[in-house]
Amino acid sequence: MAETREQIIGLADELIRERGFNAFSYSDISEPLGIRNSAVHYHFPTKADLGEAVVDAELERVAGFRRELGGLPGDEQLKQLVSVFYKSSKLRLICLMGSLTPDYNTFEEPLRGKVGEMCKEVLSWVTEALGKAREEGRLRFEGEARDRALLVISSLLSSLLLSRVLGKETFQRMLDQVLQDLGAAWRIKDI
Amino acid sequence: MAETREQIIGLADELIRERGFNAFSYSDISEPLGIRNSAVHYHFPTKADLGEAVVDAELERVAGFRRELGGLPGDEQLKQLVSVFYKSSKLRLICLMGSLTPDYNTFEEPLRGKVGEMCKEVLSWVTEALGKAREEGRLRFEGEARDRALLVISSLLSSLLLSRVLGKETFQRMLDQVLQDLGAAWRIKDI
DNA sequence: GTCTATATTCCGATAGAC
DNA sequence: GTCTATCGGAATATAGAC
Repeated sequence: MAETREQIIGLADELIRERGFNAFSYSDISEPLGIRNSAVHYHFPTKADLGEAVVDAELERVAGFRRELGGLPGDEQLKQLVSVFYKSSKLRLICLMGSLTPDYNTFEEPLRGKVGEMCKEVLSWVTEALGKAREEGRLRFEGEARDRALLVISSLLSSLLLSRVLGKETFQRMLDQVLQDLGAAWRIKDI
Repeated sequence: MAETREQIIGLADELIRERGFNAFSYSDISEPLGIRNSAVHYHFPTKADLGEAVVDAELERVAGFRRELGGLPGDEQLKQLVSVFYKSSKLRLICLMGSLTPDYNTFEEPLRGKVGEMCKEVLSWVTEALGKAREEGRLRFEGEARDRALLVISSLLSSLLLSRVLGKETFQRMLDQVLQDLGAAWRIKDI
């Protein structure tokens, strides 16, 4: 099936976010899908190839969000992004940035470059959304939009990591504080 | 040597923060130290035992900081903590929280518990320092000190992760913004 | 595209001598 | 405490049949 390829990518994405890139194996992919090790290698000759495909899929998702949501007020765009992370927190999955950047030094090109692209693309989106929201008077913050975006992304990324250890409620406590600081009109409960 | 044990712990700490717990091997430890695989196993029968020892050492370092710095103003305690992270950023090493929480699901007890202790201990310290600093009128922020501490830790942790991908200067940009938000009297350049 | 079968390498871990 | 030697297993990856 051509669909097998997509199933592999989806499962790899989940495994990376549950246990980390270096902690899952080809059998973690093949067994649940009822196929063999070698069938996975047919689609993705090396593990790095599979990693690249997972990151590419994320890049496409982000591009899709920007296309779909670009017309919304900046804080509404942020709301959608926070919503994605909120769902992850409930599943106890971390995000690809939080999973792949710690392992960055174990990767080679071109996977490293792909991880960099992904982070820059998310940063670009959040920077744009925050800048727009401030212009619209819907959010308020000091400093450059890019620096604020780094801190917002930081909170989203870390809240998933810390929620694992400190408890699920950590996500809401952290994000509600961020939203209060930004003067947002909504909170996690409104998502 | 009784010193060998400490050298192993120190090297393991560095490897965990450079490449991640699941990406280093016993030979990464034994070769640089000029000993054999089995000598490492003598000191730490399993890899999880070694992980626990690394986290225990970190717990002692944090306890030491709290003992030594407890009398200082809250923002001065924060300055010392930020200084530790600043040095890591220059070495392109992440922190143990940023390295071990993504791998948390691959650990078993008692390593999981140790990682939890470590995060809670850091959180307790930062909460105390921020609360004290606000009472002293040396920092200002909204909300509970614990929630603010979560965001400060988040910024420190994430800045090391993102610096790898976006460049070393990311640390300074993020932390200076955090310090401005807190109304701190100092910046990264003052460290 | 998926299979069987296997090559290769590496890893964590242990036994027993010194 | 460290060594030599080795075990058992798992991991990534490939060759060739179907």
